[in-house]
Amino acid sequence: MTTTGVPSTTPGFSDPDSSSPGFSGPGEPGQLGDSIRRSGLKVTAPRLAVLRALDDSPHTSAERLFALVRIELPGTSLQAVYGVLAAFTSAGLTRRIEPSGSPALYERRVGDNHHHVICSSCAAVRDVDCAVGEAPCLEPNDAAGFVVHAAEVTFWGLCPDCQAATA
Amino acid sequence: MTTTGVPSTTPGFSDPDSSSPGFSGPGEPGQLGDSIRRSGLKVTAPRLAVLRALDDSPHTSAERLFALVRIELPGTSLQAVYGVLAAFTSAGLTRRIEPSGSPALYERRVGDNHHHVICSSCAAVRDVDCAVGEAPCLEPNDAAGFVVHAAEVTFWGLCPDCQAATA
DNA sequence: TGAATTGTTTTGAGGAAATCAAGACAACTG
DNA sequence: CAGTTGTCTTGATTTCCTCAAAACAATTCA
Repeated sequence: MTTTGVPSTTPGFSDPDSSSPGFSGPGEPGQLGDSIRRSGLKVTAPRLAVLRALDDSPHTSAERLFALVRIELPGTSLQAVYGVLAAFTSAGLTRRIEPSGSPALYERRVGDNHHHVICSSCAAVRDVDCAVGEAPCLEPNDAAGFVVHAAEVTFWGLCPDCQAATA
Repeated sequence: MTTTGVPSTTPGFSDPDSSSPGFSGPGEPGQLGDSIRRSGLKVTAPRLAVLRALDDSPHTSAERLFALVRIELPGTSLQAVYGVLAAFTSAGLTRRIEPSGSPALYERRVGDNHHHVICSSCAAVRDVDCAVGEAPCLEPNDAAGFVVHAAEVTFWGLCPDCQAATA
């Protein structure tokens, strides 16, 4: 029951927490539980399930996470997933991105300034460590007097699969 | 799957014209009407009104454009505005951006690869001609095998007014 | 260990943004 | 000026997300 047979498209990133798949009750140790506790949040089954699903499938919508979570935790409500994600995101445990034309996606990779490349055809998402220099675009020539504190870069293109399908 | 929100690469950006405020009927000449006709679209009162409103207020939502249009054209429906914007955007006459936490915004400035800086506090939007080199970030080191054809950059910060209000 | 406290989840309603569909209507063509 | 084609109006619908109240569970403290 470690893996749920989820259509995973997991790229390189993963937490060095591979085991402890089941929820063994309150006081649950394990690295997932610890990271939740460390953020000042209570450890619950829905939260562990969402975090585990996000490890398997980064860049995933609330609705899809809901479907994944329900496989192992059928009683979970969609609103619970939204609640978990809101709590995680405001605690800095997850990051939320909102690509054009897509519902919000969530990822566990936080705290580094990475960006995303999205397939215009199939909406696949991959992480991109931004290229030029160290923080490209973070210093626009003329920001109209704004004090800039973040830059968000989204690349649009064709993923390898869709390139092959087109050719 | 649509490609909604992907930055348009359509050339043909026409300079804003401030004159010809009224709609004088079919066959309406004027620069606004011309640019609509040149895009292969019929010239109608709602379309002229939307285009004019976008000249006055760039980076504006459909709902707000609806309010603006209704001032001079009270019979116009919200769906008409959505229709006009969809037609304009797919014809390359306008560009649609979707900042996180905001409804879609539309602008007439198309065909150049410019970006945006948005105030985290008041949501004000300004154009930014991206800085480093000519097309920064357009060549990520490792795009996971994607063929990248567009890069979208959003800067987040504090606008001059909100800086003053904070100080 | 067991009750108190606090935070989380469930349940149900609701709202904002955008889309779809059918018929009425207006702009361009010849 | 009539025909053709595309646009607009009207109304319903979908998707994504939030709010609120009450049931409930995780942690804390006696």
